[in-house]
Amino acid sequence: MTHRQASGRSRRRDPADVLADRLHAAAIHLLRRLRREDDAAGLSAPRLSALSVVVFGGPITIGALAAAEQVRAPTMSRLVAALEAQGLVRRVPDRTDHRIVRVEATTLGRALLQAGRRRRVDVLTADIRKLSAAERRALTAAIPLFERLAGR
Amino acid sequence: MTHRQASGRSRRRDPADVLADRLHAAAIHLLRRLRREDDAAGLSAPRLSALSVVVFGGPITIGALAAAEQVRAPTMSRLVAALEAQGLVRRVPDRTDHRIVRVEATTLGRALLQAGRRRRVDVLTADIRKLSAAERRALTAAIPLFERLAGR
DNA sequence: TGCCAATAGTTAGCTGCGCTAACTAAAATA
DNA sequence: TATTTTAGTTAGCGCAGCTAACTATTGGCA
Repeated sequence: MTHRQASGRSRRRDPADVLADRLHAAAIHLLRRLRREDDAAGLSAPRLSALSVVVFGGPITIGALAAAEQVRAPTMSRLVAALEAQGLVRRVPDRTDHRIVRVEATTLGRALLQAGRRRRVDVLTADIRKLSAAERRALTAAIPLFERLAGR
Repeated sequence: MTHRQASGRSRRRDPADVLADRLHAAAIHLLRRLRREDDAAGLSAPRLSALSVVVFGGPITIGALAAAEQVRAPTMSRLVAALEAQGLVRRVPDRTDHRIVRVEATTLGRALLQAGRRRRVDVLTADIRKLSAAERRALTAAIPLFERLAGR
């Protein structure tokens, strides 16, 4: 702080900084908007996200899942427990290394992922459809960058 | 489910849907990545975001603040209480309508907003600086769209 | 004028999700 | 064989969302 930059041309120092800031704010508001769509199904954002990794990332250990979701092991352990209680995933012990547990999706899990994601994302999809072709191109071009900034 | 679409042309039905999906996932991961940067300052994402609205949106009622942050009144009431306890905002009663309370930032609040945002967003800023000029242009072009999808 | 409905905000109490610390069990290693 | 390392769980904390129910004030209206 203190370099408040009294009157320079740009008032906010750095274009990259402005970009980061707006991205940050937009991400917060986007998720808050979507959060309300999914409570009906009992599939919160973290559960949906984890389930998605399990469905598409095959049987996966708790540790790897935690890393993929950028969360600590105990957090993922509890998320998996919740998903298991809902019948969406099952734990499969490793045959040779008995410390390891792999998580895989049940048929119900796969089904609910589609349904939950649909409900949650439909509102977004609808808005995206309203974009012009050029706008949609711009959004498409930026998504990989956005993903990279998100740390994958 | 089941319409896993064995071999059709597109495999995933709708381009807008794919876009929505990736945007959703990226937003989740972006925020999780950033969340870890701010705990040091005791300024969580929701507090930082609310404080930002107060700083830039002038004195504002709790209700308007809740609406701006897409949150219910009790949630915002508590967020404001926390910010007040930290000395970052103060409540100003309305002179004529005694039901209304307006929230405004303190000097400390303004200072901490800059510092907190800086810490939180710096990691993003650094990555954005690494982008090529073309990539940065693409990101810049997409931000307004992203904001629109976020509901403002 | 005096009552009642509407509005602004708070309090109480619940759930979920993030964390660290501390534990158990199994495997790898010295 | 004894020790260390690794995988995962349990316990317990704080924060942030919500609804329901409450207080206080305002505004309308009979």
